[in-house]
Amino acid sequence: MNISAASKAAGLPVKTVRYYADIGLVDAPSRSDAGYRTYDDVAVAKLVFVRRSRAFGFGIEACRELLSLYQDQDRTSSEVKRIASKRLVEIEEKQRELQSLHNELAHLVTSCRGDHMPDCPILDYLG
Amino acid sequence: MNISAASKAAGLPVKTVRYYADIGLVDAPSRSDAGYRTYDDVAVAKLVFVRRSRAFGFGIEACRELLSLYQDQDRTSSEVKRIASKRLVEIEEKQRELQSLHNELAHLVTSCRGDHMPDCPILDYLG
DNA sequence: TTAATCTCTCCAGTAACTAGAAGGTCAAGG
DNA sequence: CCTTGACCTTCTAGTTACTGGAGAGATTAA
Repeated sequence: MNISAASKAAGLPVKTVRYYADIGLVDAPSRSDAGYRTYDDVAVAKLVFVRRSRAFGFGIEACRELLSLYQDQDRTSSEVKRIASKRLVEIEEKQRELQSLHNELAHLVTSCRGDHMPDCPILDYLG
Repeated sequence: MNISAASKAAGLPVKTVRYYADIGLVDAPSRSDAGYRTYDDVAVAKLVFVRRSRAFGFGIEACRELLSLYQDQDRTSSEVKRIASKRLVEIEEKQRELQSLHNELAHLVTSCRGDHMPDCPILDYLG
């Protein structure tokens, strides 16, 4: 499999596939005589794993740990759970933050008449 | 006022105050004989305006527009409301995204026993 | 053969700062 | 007067996770 086939199979852009190997998140692929990267199903599976992890918002370093645990027969599920719980807390933190922003901004937007006059509670609040 | 006094008054790091002038978000401050930046209350008020706008998650370009409207006597509140509504939609989009992530991840975390065994539904899901 | 499509590497840019280095300035204390 | 420490300056580079593009080589189909 060349890189474009692997990228389609993994659901990631070609550039991203190269990038993940550049930073050592996944193994550097073997090369053809011409220097083309070649991928097998195992390599693609790891890329998919990373894509799904990233979709949960895990950072690259967390993906590195997760991928490492994934391939480690001697792992414990508590290690995985710790990483995932950490991410869950981050998500909850972000949710609270957004909720508070939403409340305030929605209130301001509602109270702004949005007409041709310059008076605006949004600007009043910011200034 | 030198930059550190202005930064305290505005509630922004010194580096950020310099940065905002560098990118032209706020006016370049006047300079003392020694080349020190000097700020007055008007300049600080604009910095505060930007800080509050940024706290709502408005990007630098949106802050630029808002600040410009703030200083424009001939503005209409509809212009302001349009920008704020756009941000509100972004926030709501992000909220939905986080909610969906949270649902999925919370479910996985709950179903993971988190013990010394390698079996883990989180890794099963990612792989 | 030729044109289209891959692929390669390397450099630069994104958002919004932040850190740090090297060096000039200012105010207070001795 | 001198020094010390806090402050200020500019400049470069790093952060996160990619993304875009240039220039050049490889492969494939017609």
